[in-house]
Amino acid sequence: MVGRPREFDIDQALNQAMEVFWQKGYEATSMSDLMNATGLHKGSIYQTFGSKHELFLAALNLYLKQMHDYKRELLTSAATPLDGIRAVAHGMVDLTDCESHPPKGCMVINAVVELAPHDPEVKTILDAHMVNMRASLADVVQQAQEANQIDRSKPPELVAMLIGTFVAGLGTTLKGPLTKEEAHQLMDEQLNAVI
Amino acid sequence: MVGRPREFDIDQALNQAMEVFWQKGYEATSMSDLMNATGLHKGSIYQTFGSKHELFLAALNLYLKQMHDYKRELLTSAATPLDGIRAVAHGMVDLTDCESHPPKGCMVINAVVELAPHDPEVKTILDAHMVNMRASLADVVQQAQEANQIDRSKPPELVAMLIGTFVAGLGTTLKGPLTKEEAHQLMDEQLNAVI
DNA sequence: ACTCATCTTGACCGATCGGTCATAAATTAC
DNA sequence: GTAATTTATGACCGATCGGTCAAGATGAGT
Repeated sequence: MVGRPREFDIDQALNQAMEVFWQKGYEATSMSDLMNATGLHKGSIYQTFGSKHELFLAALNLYLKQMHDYKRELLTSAATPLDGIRAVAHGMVDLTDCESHPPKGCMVINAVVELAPHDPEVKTILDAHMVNMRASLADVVQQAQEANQIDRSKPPELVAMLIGTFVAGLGTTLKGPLTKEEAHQLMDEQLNAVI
Repeated sequence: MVGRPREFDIDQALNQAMEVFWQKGYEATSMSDLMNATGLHKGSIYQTFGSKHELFLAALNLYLKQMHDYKRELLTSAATPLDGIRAVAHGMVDLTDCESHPPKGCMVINAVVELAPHDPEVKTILDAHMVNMRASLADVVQQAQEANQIDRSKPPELVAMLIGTFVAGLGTTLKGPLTKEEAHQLMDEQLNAVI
């Protein structure tokens, strides 16, 4: 590569930008917030990522990729389909931050609520992600049904929606006075109720 | 009252401001948005409501009051405790707007996600509201249990949390591709699962 | 050593942000 | 009619917004 070498790590900067967007949301995050978080000069950010909006999309996609990879890891390392259901459900709760101060919650939920209605690009990305997550969950639910590990009376897609919607609810409830331990207990109760 | 009479209706202006905050959130709503929505001059808004933040608090409290009144009406007109549970659960779904373009969702969920972590006043108000809603729901769940209308194995507070968390989840899920009818079907399934 | 491509930096841009204020207009009290 | 009080209005405020750009710095290729 010819020219002056870049003095920072793009992935590291993107991770730091993601943290800020995750914590503060899109509108409330200013360029100077992003400069402070990444340690980069404004010009470097624009040169590398194009705009605040493109940087947000990149940060969101990074978050989604981490979520996706984590989910796959949980599913592949689960001994049985039922374990897979439990692992994914509780894993999604674990990805929801409620221990930072202030709590960051789940970046997907945050983005759905703040941006999806007004930002077509974000909405497209998030809709696809939700469909994908539900499909993965429905898959493993179907496997658990076929293995006679759980009740077979509900369609797998319905069970996936019941669990997914509950996870989304925890993503907002965890911004109030609810500990992660209580959230996991609630998740257990929800799983016992729907499968 | 001495002096020039006010030329607008405060309640009407507050309702219009509430609509804008509900639709766009706090940060994305500018004073000029509020001026357009209310038809008021900037000075009148400040004279009447004090600041953008105070106006938001007033709008949020108005929303909470409408929610509270609606919930009470549903509960008092329900024939049985079980009907009350169903009415409140589905009523909360009905209050979630998914038919406007763009959908506004539930202002409580929107405010929890966007503001609660960073705005102590908003968090205090919303925490109290969530506690209140869960307590009302737990009350009627307990009544339904005592009337032997529903399963008595779960503590009423737990059932209220399972339903309330699911409602919160629908509040975000309804910003994606989900119709109100589907949301009510899901709510029915959730109720069948937990009670 | 010199060119060229790239990155870094700070100055700078117009627009918009939330908010203030002096003045004009409208009403009641006297 | 006039004084007192309140509201309505537009001009104005400093700060910050997201974004641009030219100049300097730093390397690789020749």
